[in-house]
Amino acid sequence: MDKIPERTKSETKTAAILKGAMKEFLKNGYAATSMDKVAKSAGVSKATVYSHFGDKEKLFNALIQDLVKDKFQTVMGLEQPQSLEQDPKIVLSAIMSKMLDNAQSDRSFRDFMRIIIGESGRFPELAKAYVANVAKPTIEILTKYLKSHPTLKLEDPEATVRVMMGTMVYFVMLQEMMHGKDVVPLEGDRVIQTLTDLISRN
Amino acid sequence: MDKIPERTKSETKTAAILKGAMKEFLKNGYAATSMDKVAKSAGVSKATVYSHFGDKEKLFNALIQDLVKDKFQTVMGLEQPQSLEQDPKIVLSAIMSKMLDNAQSDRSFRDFMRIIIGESGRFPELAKAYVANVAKPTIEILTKYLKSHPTLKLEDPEATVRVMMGTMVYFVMLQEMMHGKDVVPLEGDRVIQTLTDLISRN
DNA sequence: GTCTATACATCGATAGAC
DNA sequence: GTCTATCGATGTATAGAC
Repeated sequence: MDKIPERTKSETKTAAILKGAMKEFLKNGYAATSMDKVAKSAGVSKATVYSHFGDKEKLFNALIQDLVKDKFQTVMGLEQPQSLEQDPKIVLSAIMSKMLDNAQSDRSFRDFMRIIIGESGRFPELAKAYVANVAKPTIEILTKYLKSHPTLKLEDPEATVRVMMGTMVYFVMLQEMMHGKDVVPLEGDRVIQTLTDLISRN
Repeated sequence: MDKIPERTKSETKTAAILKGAMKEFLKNGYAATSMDKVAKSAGVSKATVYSHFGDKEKLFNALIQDLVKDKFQTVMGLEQPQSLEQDPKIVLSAIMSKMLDNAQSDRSFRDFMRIIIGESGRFPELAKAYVANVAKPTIEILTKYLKSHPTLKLEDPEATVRVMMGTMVYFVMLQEMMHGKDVVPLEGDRVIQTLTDLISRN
């Protein structure tokens, strides 16, 4: 019996559809992406897309949940226990530099953030999934670090983490996503430096 | 001659169309909003919408530019010369509390931010208009205050303003727009307090 | 399971009467 | 200027052959 090849074949199509859906949804958004575009981009017929995912909304949900899972893996991969002996200035600015590099080099990451925010009104469950599986773990990892470090005596580590993340997210959003680079130029290093100094009190 | 009544009538229709367009575009986004919806919501025929604005893209551009102009007025209204004698802690936390209240009470403001970000890939000029006419003036007003205050000795006021705005924007975005209130609850006052302490160094 | 062909609704945009 | 009626294109979704 060739049940295994059949299943493998099917999973290959599923993956191809998700790949095509990712390309199109991230590029055009939900409403402007047609199932024809997805099918074409995936190299399958439209009927195959429907037989695998039911309808457009289910496909979109499946794709975003997939991407959220992917970002979760990325976040968890960064939880190498931060050395508590190192100067927090160095550790913090290294973390934020990495965040910045990622966001600036990965165009599909910015498209992903755009769609999560842009569709958060019509797809609240997807935004919640992002918060629960990406933002929350990131916040917790950073909070744990700020709390456990011996020389950092912060009054409110949880709130301080929001300051850190907000600063970085807003910077990327304004400069890169909203094309503010030319209108309100600013060096990312200055923001990181300022934030680090504020938190570790020079 | 009744030229004036005619023009008035025409301007009334234009305003009605923009009002209907605002309601529909903010609710559904660009692609999911049909010209039929706009016409119905405005109480006019579809042909009238086209005769006033040419096509869908021009209507969307006109509407967003209108809203940007409106937010610009709001920002400029807040430029009452901040007293330099008052404790910056009080001034800063008052400013941020006001920002927070606005964002939390005004639902259409959050819809506006959502659409600016969500469409910033396909309508970069609109995002740029927002940055130039809303974000930039806000940044400049706050920078001017931080620079001119006698007891605040900040190394980099421009970058510090980004920290402030990023913190507030990210907080509203995560808690309200992305429905994080239940998943990652946090009191807004704690964030404001923390930020104020960091900047004015307790 | 996957395809082609197609049903049926809705889209953006316009013609023509008034 | 504003309307009704309608065009052709395109949308989601499915039927039926293989």
